[in-house]
Amino acid sequence: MPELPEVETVKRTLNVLVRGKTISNVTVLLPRIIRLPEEPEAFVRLISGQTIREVERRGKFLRFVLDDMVMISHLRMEGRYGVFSAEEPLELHTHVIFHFTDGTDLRYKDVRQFGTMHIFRTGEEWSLPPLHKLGLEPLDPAFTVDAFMERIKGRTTKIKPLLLNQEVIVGIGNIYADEALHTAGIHPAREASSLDRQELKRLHQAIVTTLAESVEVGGSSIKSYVNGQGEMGMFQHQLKAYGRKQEPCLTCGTPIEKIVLAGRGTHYCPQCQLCT
DNA sequence: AGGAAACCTCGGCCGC
DNA sequence: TGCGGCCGAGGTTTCC
Repeated sequence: MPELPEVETVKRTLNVLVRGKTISNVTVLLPRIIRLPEEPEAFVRLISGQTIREVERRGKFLRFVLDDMVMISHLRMEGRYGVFSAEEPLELHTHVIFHFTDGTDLRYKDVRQFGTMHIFRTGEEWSLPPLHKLGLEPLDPAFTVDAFMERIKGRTTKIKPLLLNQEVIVGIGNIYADEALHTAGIHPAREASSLDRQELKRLHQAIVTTLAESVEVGGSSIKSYVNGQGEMGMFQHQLKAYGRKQEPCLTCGTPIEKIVLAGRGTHYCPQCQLCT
């Protein structure tokens, strides 16, 4: 499901809903979700009694800052958080429940069971998986054209798979990769190192504006995505390439094509995004 | 370095 | 119209 704009939206929502709440206990219904510590009992013990001080985001990861621990949570494809009264019946596919002292729950739901949670002592998370090798944060001022070029220089892979590589730049997934490349007028299968400075500048700009505009409207709601308050994002109505197979390009009217690139469905305009 | 498979379940689509 | 089966889905890791 969620790429940078969706995770950013979830982060903002969680800060409204659970910041300041104290965890009294945790119920782990699907141990596979908990990756660190290895024993779910240890996870429960470490986190019980801690207060959520802040929820932050790094790439597509949520970072729950507690008293002296942090919990790193990745939603993968379909993970979702929701706040409920403790008496409400559990929805299907609820895997982890954080019980608060005020009688409410933060519940993690994930149909495909791909999501992950890690706990670290505050500060130790940056030098260990899964955060230790993350790339540039695209909405950070440090994401300049030069920094972007530096990361891309000499890479022989195709530009779309490179945009999806979280060690290069974080937060871009299949939707926003297709959107940014369409906006920049660059074919997704172009060899990364073949892009000239002007093209890289356009792509850099397209990445920043696409992600920022989506954050502005609460992300994209495709399939079941909703934020922690059950609200839908609106950016899906502004998509120009993703999911528009055979529909006319909004720029030139040519039907959008869908191909498979590095195993991912890839949408592009064969007229606006030439391969050379 | 880069591609493919694997991790899961569900929903959509095709064909009988 | 109804149902079984195949395919693909927004991510990441691991294994060639």
